[in-house]
Amino acid sequence: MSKGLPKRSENYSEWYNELVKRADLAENSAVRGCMVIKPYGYSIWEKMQRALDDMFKETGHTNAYFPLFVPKSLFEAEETNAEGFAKECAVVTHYRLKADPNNKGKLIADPDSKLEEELIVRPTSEAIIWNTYKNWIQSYRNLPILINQWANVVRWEMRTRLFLRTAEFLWQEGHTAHSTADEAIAETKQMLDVYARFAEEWMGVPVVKGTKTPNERFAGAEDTMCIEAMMQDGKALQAGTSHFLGQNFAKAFDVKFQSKEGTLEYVWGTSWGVSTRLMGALIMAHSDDNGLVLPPKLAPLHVAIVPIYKGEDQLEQIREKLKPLMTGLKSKGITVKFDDDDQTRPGFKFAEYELKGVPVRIAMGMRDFDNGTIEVARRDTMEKQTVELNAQTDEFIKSLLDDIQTNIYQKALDFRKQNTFIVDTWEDFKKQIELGGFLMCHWDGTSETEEKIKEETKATIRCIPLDAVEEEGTCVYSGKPSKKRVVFARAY
RNA sequence: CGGGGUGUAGCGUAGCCCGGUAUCGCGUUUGGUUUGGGACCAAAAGGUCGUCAGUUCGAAUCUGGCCACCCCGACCA
Repeated sequence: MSKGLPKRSENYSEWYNELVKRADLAENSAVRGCMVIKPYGYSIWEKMQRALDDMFKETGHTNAYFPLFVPKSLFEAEETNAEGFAKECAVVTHYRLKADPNNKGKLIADPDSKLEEELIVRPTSEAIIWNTYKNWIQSYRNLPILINQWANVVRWEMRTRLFLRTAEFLWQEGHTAHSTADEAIAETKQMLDVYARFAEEWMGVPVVKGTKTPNERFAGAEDTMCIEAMMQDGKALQAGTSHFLGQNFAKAFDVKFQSKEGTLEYVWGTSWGVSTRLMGALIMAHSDDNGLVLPPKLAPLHVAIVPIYKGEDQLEQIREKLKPLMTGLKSKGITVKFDDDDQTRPGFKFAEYELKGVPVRIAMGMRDFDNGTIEVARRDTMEKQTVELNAQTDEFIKSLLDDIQTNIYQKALDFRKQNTFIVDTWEDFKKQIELGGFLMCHWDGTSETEEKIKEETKATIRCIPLDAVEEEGTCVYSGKPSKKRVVFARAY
């Protein structure tokens, strides 16, 4: 492990890439555009999964699993959806290989094994799932269906970046079916709230809840809601989406139910998802030049203890002295590691735990040992303090962890506030967008204006915020009347 | 797919213009001394210089083809 990360302020994207690699989160693989998620990175993802999964269960959902492959004819069924994803689909055309007669030791796809119908590697699962739901739904008594799936999907992206955009990624996708539009809309909103709560309470990342414009809407949805987060370079990151599908998929797959009144009606649907992209959001929202900063609620390791000693005797003395504290912490559900690795020195360990974002570090050498104290360092502020070691120390650490969780959220929220601007003129818009941040502007509601702004500034409408206040205004670009401000930003 | 660039040890690199079998750092191995902020000393292992062909007594170096990857655009959770 070499010293020092690139500076965040000098080259944000290089800083990000290096951080992901050095903190042992993920690395590029031999497969173009696909990453290897390393054990440390995966353990963070597992914590995210668990928290989200619990929230899904609390809101009445259950998990199921559907196939990786979608027959092309099913994929085509919902036209808007199919067209939206067509240009980034991996397609399976053969089912076996054979020795290449012209090239010894090489294999080719056996021409005799050509599939009669090609299989699409799922970029999203609406098609295969709605085709299945058709068989599950006959009556209003079968509704609602509230299912979530944890899976991998493939979208053949041109340019990829670890966690933010990879050709294959891990995610969850919820797919629900309802008897009324109102119920489906309520579900869409409920899951958006779940995502927002997860982002803010667990990841410590404040988000703007809103609705996408038709341009940015999910292909096949009637309405797409999203949560948008601000990264430390002022760019926006879409962190999660929740779609109201209307009856689009029900019509495409002929999914009807008999109502209480005896009428035959199409089912209303929703789908919602978050992906390993959340890892990217987590990294970019909090980390600094020393490495990762993890919110305690998602940190695989909460407290690293570094003993500073000469010889086995001192190590054992320190270990014994800290045993009650470690027991106390563990009983409070706090994960602790006593790092007695003799191969690396304390300074190296300090740097390493900082790089990996461990929220709290405790050090004890003979000086502390004699004084009955420990040195406690918090990762978020890098502050160190000497604390008396007694029966209350575990409580102190617990509240410190809570404090760190609150603090990093507050810090991110303050950052977002400082980088959110009310912009009313096109001149200001062009200036401000170069500096980054969220621009709150009036927009005339047309796709044309949205596209022109994108062409000229690379900024897109991230969302129409749910809490936008009604006010009279004029579009920042066209000058036409507008009633609400929307969020413009450059995005990942 | 358009524009630019790069392939040399596990990683990062020098050498290339001006041809003579490869430099340095990190990491690794062994031994010793160390341990309150990324230790030091000593020794060692590790490279068909992306690939194929050509020029030459001789190619990492010159020429051509191919392949891969990276960056910038269009696309995107």
